[in-house]
Amino acid sequence: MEKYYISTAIAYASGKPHIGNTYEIVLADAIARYKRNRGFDVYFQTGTDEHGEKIEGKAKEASLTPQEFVDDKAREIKRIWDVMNTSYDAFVRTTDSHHKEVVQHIFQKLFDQGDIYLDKYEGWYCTPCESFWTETQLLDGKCPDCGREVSKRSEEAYFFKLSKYQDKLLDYINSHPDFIQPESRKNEMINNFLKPGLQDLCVSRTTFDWGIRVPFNDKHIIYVWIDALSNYITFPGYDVNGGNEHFKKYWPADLHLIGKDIIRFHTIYWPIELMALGLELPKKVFGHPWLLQGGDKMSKSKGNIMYADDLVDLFGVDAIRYYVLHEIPFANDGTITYELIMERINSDLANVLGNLVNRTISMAKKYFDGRITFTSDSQEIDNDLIKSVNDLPINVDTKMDKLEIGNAIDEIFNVLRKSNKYIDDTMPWSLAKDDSMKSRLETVLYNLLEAIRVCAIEIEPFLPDTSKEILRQLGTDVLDNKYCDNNTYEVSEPVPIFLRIDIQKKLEEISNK
RNA sequence: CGCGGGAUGGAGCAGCUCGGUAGCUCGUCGGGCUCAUAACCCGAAGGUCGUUGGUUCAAAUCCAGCUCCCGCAACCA
Repeated sequence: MEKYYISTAIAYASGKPHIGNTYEIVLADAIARYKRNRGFDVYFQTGTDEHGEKIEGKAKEASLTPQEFVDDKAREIKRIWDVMNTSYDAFVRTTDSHHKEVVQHIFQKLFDQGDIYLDKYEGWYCTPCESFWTETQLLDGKCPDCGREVSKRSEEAYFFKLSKYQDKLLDYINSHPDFIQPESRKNEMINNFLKPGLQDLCVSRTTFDWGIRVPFNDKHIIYVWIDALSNYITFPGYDVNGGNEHFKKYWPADLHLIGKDIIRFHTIYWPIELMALGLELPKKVFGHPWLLQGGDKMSKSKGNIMYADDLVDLFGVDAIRYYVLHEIPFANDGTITYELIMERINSDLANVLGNLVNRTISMAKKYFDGRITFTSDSQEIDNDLIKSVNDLPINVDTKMDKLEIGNAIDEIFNVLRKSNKYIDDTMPWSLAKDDSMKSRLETVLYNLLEAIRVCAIEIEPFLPDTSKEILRQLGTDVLDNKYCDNNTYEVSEPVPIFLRIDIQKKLEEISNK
């Protein structure tokens, strides 16, 4: 069985993730489920990044030890991932002892082979803000935060020789055109970093304690680049001697799914670390766009944050999965508002999907007491529907291969729409009035049930609960994703899957909360 | 002249590689149907395709300039 290793970025365990952050795990889940359904042996890894100065500070504010603090945050993040019904195989945490040990070994190895060296980190320091700035970050030579004078400071730090590998990396990127997605991101990396030449990367800190120590110099903490990025190999089973069977089976990763804000780390620092370790590079890194609330980035200061668990309470998990998966384009940022969520639920989930299932099952129940078997009283018009059904999986494949999730979902909805039209064209209620049309009526309903069944199977990666519920109501457990002519349906009572929402009323409800 | 992406009916997008009646989803309006969740099906209105100029018999699509928006511009996770 072909393997497929997909990862999300590990979430920084400093606070509760909002719906924009949560989008990534849902997206990864949809891809992972899709691959499993297509017969791949999937390993799907997610987790939390738990070290660093910011967490150390936040823990102190909360009067907790950093470990207590991240235990709490990791629990919260995992809970939200579970609320979203995501099917990860491993939830990893960088405070894990095996991870810490392997990261130290990696650091040692890179040091021993001369890729990491000790030097001085120089920067501009703003004493009141307690922060370092680079030359280019300064505004008119002053602190960009507070506008005060800055002074030149230097501290001892370990550096990673990125420059040594830059040509090799550039070659790799050029010879693997799909490595960085979308393409505009690739251009940014090449033009902004690789072409001008890479600066060596500072990979240790002495300004805080909460992290993994440099094994041979305990004044230094291994910085996030080596610590967090290495999660993609340490948890699957890597060690500096090559790693276990699990690691050898799944590495290299097929897809690193990350936010567009951390593309640089994943397409420059991380591949170079892998090159230095003599490991293969991931096959693809996709920097997905963001979800904007209205037109704005979600932030605490704007007070416009939406959380996944609140949205699920309001609308249900599949409705929210549907919204984020369908509405966020491949390359551009998506928008989320309560109104838009409800418009989508009403027009797509309730009207097109829910109502189709409901009206079809109702007729099966009403005209045949729920029992429908294949009958061959077919007409030309049926072929068109059947062809759409049989073409669906391959059409979904085409979109999924390009990571165009929203378009893949559209393919399914096109078949659902076509099925609604098929009902109007064949007018089963009219056939039901004529006893001589009984077998024709059964054929029509059978075709509809098959169309719905295949759509339910194809929609599982995106709406897993809904898929299950549709198949339950249809009374079938046949999972062939093509039109079959040997099924028997014993449908159950029709229960609406998605109810229409009174948008005005719901908005008032929300604002009264 | 730092690099890159974008500007298409009320909203969100496709079309641009290989020029030739501007397409999809939602929304609005009208009609049909009654199996169904005031749903479903059909039809209509609505766009000088950011702007200026060029190439061409013909440009959303090719070329040049301009305007606006967005991303990136390295040690912040």
